[in-house]
Amino acid sequence: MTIRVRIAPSPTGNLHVGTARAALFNWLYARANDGVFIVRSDDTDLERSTKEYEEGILDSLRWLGLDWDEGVEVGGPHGGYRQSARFDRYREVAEKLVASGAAYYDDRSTEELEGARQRAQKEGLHPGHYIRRPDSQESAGVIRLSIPQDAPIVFDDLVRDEVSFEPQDVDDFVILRSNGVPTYHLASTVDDVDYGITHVARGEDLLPSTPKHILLTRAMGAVEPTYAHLPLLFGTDGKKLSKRHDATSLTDYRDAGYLPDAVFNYLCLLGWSVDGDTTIFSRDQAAASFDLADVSKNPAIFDPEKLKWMNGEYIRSMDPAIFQELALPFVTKSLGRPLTEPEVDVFWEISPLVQERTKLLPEVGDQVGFLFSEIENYDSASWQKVMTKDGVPEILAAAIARLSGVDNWDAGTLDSELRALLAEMEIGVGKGLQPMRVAITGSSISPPLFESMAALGKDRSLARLQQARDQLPAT
RNA sequence: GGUCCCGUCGUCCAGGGGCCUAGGACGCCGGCCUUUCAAGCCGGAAACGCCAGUUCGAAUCUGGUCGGGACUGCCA
Repeated sequence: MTIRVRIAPSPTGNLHVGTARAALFNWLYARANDGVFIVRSDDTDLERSTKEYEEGILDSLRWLGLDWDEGVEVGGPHGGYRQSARFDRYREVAEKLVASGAAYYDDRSTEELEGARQRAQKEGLHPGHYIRRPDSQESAGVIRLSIPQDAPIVFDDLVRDEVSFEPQDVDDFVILRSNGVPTYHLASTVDDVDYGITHVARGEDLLPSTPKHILLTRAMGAVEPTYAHLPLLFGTDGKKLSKRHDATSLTDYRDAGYLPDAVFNYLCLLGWSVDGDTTIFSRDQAAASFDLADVSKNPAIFDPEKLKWMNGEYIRSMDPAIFQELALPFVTKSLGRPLTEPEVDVFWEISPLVQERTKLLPEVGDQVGFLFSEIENYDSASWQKVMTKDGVPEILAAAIARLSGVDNWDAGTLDSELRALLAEMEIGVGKGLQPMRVAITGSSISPPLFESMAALGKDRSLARLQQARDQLPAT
């Protein structure tokens, strides 16, 4: 039997990291088992769903490196894979269920139901008890599924093992609203049946809805899929990932300069691992050993620090040419203008050194900014720490004098010239070079000095040494 | 309140009766390297929630307890 799995985002916002991880696990499971991965759009909420969100979500999925065999935009044997186009089908199912006696119309008011609920609670009855088939029935109102009370609902969850619910704890839930619009439970279940979904891997928040979905599926005369309820993702505060405190959408991470490979790798680690030792791995490696049954049961806290570290790992192991291509837009952004042709060459020259010390792409702009714009303000902490020391004016003046005569303006020559100079002056290399670094780059933290000067060029380097010298008191 | 789920370093993951004086990763601390910052290398602190029980032996099995979470809509 071919494994068929799906991810069914609602296009009411950007792709949430929790949904992204669920998508990733489904994709992995399909790829690990030569299965079919389906993307469908759960857009039953006509008010909040938009085409833009749908496109954004699909873009995010593709950005993550996921591809789908059937679904929205790629098509397949089941049409467009959008729930909004299938309302007739859902209504048809709901009415069939009424005809077969598995479901019923209910036109009681919410107040009426609320009163029943409170009375039931007072009597210590199970919450599910308060909503049951009324005696008199009109073909109006909502349609509810009637929960058979004869046996517990038991299922083998791939990650939770055996889970069971008592029927009296499940209420007769609404499947079709009074306005004819299906609820999530109906639409999702009908789609899973119609599309031949074999495994449903989704967030643990849906575990309490699972008995409803199973009963609905059985009422339709079908066999329920195998379920796998994934542990939830929390923010660093130990609470559910919230838009208020955390970056929750994948686009946030893309814009912040994270690499899709790193995000993919990191998300895999939240609830799963290749083995006890491997931390960095590719999509293929993950797909080769992935199994839903190996997913952990406990919720995971999303740790941005570790993601950042991992992003640095991926940046460092990246082909330098690709790094430049990816980093360039961030340089442009931080500079506020595009680089000129010669400037791009300069960037090329320095970029391997920047690559080693970058964790997030936008940092590149800060690191190379000194090459493309003049220094107007020195980093104040750096100036304070380095430039106010005794002997700094002399060091700068001596460096200017010495370097004026240098013709081969490359890192190697600068290295030997400046070391020789500092030796003559009997000044430590560390102490002597730092003032020049601040003069050249504006900060005590920068790419390597000699390479930076080489990239800047002789005239501009000397001018900057002079500029800094001029801001220091004369001696 | 009710139903259900979960409980190994601060965090993620490994370990599923003896191989555990509990392993790896991030972070943290210290050192080396070094022109700064990173990176790299070396080292360190750091956890089986608690109580019983089963057993020759429990992080691993059972019960209880405590803690955390999800759900409890004509949202999805």
